[in-house]
Amino acid sequence: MVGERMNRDERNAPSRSVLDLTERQRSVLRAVVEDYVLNAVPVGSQALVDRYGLAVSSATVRSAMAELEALGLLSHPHTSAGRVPSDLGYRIYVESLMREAALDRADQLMIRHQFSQVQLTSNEWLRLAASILATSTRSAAVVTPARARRARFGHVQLVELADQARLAVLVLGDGNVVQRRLQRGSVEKATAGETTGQAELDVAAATLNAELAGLSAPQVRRKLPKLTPLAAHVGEVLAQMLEESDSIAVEEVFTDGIVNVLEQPEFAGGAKLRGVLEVLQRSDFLEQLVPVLSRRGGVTVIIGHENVNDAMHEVSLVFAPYGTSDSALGLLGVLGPTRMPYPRAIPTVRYLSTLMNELITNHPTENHD
Amino acid sequence: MVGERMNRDERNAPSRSVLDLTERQRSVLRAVVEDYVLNAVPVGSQALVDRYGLAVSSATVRSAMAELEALGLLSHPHTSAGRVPSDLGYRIYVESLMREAALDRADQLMIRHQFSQVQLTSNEWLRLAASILATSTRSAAVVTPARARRARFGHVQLVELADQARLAVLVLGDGNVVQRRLQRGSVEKATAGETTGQAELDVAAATLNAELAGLSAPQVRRKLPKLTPLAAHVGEVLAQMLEESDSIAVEEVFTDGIVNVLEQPEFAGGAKLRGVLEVLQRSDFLEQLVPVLSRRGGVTVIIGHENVNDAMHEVSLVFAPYGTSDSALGLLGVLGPTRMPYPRAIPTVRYLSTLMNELITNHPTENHD
DNA sequence: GTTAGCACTCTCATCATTAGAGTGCTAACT
DNA sequence: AGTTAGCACTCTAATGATGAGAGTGCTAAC
Repeated sequence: MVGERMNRDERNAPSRSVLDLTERQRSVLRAVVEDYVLNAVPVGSQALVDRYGLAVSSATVRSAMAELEALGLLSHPHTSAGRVPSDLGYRIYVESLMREAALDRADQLMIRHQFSQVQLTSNEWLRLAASILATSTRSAAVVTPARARRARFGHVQLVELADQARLAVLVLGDGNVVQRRLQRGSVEKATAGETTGQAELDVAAATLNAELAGLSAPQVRRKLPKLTPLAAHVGEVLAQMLEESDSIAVEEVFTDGIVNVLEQPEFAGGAKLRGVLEVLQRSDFLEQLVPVLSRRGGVTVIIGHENVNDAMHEVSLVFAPYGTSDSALGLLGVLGPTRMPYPRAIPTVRYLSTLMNELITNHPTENHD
Repeated sequence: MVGERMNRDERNAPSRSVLDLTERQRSVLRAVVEDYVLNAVPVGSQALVDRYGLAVSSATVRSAMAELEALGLLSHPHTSAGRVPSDLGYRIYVESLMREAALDRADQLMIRHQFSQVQLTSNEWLRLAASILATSTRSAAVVTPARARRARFGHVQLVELADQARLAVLVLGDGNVVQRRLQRGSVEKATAGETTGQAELDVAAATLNAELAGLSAPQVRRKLPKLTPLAAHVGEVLAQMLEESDSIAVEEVFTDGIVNVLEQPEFAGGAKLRGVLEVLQRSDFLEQLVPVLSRRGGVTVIIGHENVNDAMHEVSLVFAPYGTSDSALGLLGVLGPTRMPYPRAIPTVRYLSTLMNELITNHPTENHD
């Protein structure tokens, strides 16, 4: 009776008791997590004693497990099954049990080497980063381009194409490039029907480059009335492009290794992942993550139900921002089952984030040609 | 005995006999394919009579099925199971049995409407096309950008970024834009250490634009010796960029709806799809498809083992080229199990290919703002 | 505090059995 | 000659019984 009451008390305030686990509880929890991550099978007391050098008997481990379960760190699929870590269990593990090592020197070199073999375009970098993350952690990887939080005008070029269409190519202050076709006829409409060829476009571009350098979308808008009709018309389009660049465009997010997750037993069939992928691709999910990650800095781990988004309750995210917070900011990380190899994923994400940092600020990659 | 011998003869020359199926055989094959596509369950003679208005008994259907099996159009998972179409069976179905309708007027309008709501950037178009294909056919969709088979120089712009890095933005003859960072220090090396600012870059760009307009990569290379060191250095990079644009870059291929395929019973678990996705993403698979598709024109269907690539033996492709063959050429289509809703997929792919054609040549999309 | 011992619970693999779906063949029918 | 009913036969898939094994929780002894 008394024992029962105590259990209940502990359950009501788990976060308190969790801080002062006994050394035994700590090593049992660690072993359970690591074994379950490896084998995806609920782990029992005997197996634990066998596989990890716990110098105690299975009965002792059992009682420790029972305590951990009362604390909400482990759970029980059914009476005669082994234990499985709860989200909170993983959290404790990540927070204070995991032996996290920096990435092997060899791994680091291998990754750097791969980057050195690739062309100096940021898209290639992103794709490669996603690919490396995915294969190295056996999870799904997500990498967004580094974008300034507030896009600024850099340089514009207006080109007349063969078929009378016009193209505006806008280089942003952070070096990213966006393009947009100008609607057929709209230019003529803006200039009251005057013919506009490449010459006129060049003049307009020169004006815009002189007037708008370094400005953000609203500032560009304020300048427009002072310009010629043609320049003003194009300027409006440019302002729109700047605005759109302030948010992450879905079509520029690189993902890789989704199959890795699909092959995990907990996602067999694929139906469970559908919601996850939809959230990832269609919504502003990643965008909401940017401020959170950049505020915290370094690697952020979000485990199962810790994620506010319902669809993400059965997966964990290990993400980090990259880029300088005052100019360009991007996101990279991995997504996998809560049963994720955190000690591998975290250093990998961390290393790749610092590497991408290097690449976008100074790009010391050698080009062998 | 005689009957047995006849069967064997027919088996040796199936492609011959296949052309003159009896009307009964034709409608049985059609019904088997359509039922199997719908239910993913081997279909028996009785079920066929029940569900489709065949004015004959199940015994008659059985004998027709046996004939079709002898011809290699149907197969038998085991003795007491129903029939399943073979790759060849699907081929006959697609070739001459399927009642293929053009896309509903309503569907067409719906699709057009979606395109009209999207910004005038080709990336958005591609993403949208993939999304529409995927949801409308419940298969995986693949869309590549339209690229000239032989990229030509259009217009170059050289920009000095804040952090001393330089960016080359190259507009191709077909209106596509590619960019590349210039390696730090390489410019200085090329000009023997002279300082080069935006002014020098502008001069070089003007030279290049004047000298290289309309040229292909090898032609550009031939011009280089006549240029200043700076322009020649940049020109070499531009030539490389032109060469790379001649092939489809993996990072620009848009896919969507992979989950659709994963939810199909034949791919439960995801392991089977791994090879397929790898082929799709890492190799030059799509690129090899371009000439094939553009030669044939219109929609091409590749069913199971018809695909030369081993990994693709359990899937079907329904693809079409788009773009004008002499300027820019792209690819779009769907990938799914051989048990694919061809009568839906084919018109959808066809319609989207003509629509993308329209969009890239003249882009009549209205912009509501 | 730790452990051996033990009763108990639950899963999972195995096996036999059975119902049912579907076939192929033959003989009768039109 | 083509079609059909009838029927024996085959194979799958579902069902249920059984037993081994894994794992637990508890208790009493160390």
